[in-house]
Amino acid sequence: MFSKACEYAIRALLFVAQKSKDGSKVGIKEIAKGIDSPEHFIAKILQDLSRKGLVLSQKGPSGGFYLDDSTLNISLADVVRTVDGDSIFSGCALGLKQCSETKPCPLHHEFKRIRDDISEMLQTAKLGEFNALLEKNKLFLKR
Amino acid sequence: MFSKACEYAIRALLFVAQKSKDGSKVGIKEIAKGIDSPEHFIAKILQDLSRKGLVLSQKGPSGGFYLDDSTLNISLADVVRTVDGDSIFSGCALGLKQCSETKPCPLHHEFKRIRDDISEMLQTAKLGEFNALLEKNKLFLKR
DNA sequence: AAAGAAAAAGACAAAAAACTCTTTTATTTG
DNA sequence: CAAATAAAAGAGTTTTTTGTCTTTTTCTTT
Ligand code: FES
Ligand code: FES
Repeated sequence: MFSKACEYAIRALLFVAQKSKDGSKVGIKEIAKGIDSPEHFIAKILQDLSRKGLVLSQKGPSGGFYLDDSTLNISLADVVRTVDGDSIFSGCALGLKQCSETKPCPLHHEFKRIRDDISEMLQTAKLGEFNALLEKNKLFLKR
Repeated sequence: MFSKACEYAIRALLFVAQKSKDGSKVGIKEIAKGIDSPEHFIAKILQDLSRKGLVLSQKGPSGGFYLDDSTLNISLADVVRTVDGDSIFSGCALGLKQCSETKPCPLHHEFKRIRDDISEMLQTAKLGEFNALLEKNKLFLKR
């Protein structure tokens, strides 16, 4: 469904979101532990997301990654699009070069609905909205 | 969503299904052209599917791949499971080692519905059921 | 200003996926 | 039987994805 990089990205940002609640910043090592991902790999991914403005960062002592009110409102759809491109939002289920109504693949009509459901799920979900449930251990980012 | 191998597999089997309607067999080259896929790659994939009984084959002149009444009734779910395993049917959207109700990831509750929709779509779709629409050019397997 | 901390950058390495090429084996047909 | 045909098998290659390691830059704190 998503690439590994994208899965890590989402989990990392949700982790950062949670920790950012009280304005504090999180280091790479803590993030990697918190979401059970390879440290250097998630570092790369976050560098990318940082360059593209989906997460904020600060170097030096007491630095780290964090989100502000604006970035806490970013949708998972934005994250997915940034990391994986928009194939999941508009690509053909059977790999035709381009999904189209006029030359549909055998799964097109059924798949369209599913794809739209995925889009809506991702568009609706915002980085900041899971903090409470994560805090209460009703939701998990690893294992 | 699916691996390239799996996309090709589905398209190839639907192509073979269509051509098998009147009991004839299709060679690899015709299949590759018919679904616009790398010839040797789809050959490998079909060898696999053949070994596992999802498609029938015959060597020698006038040989090729074909489906009989029994295999025409195989579901796309079977094909996907054979090629890609069952991660799409039961895996976690965010890559947790195991999707579970008791330790759900943030997307779990929404994603479960989507995953089930996908399962149903694939379980319902049988290899033989698209022949008529493919014949009439209402459905396509390439471009 | 100096030291230390932490992200950024860059260069590799390993593994998996996608794709290619060659040889072998089985089957049909003349 | 001989020749031709077509899948099966096996052994690569290339590309992409995933993951690691080292160095550099920037910032904070003392
Ligand atoms: S053409 Fe395949 S999903 Fe639309
Ligand atoms: S735990 Fe992630 S989808 Fe079920």
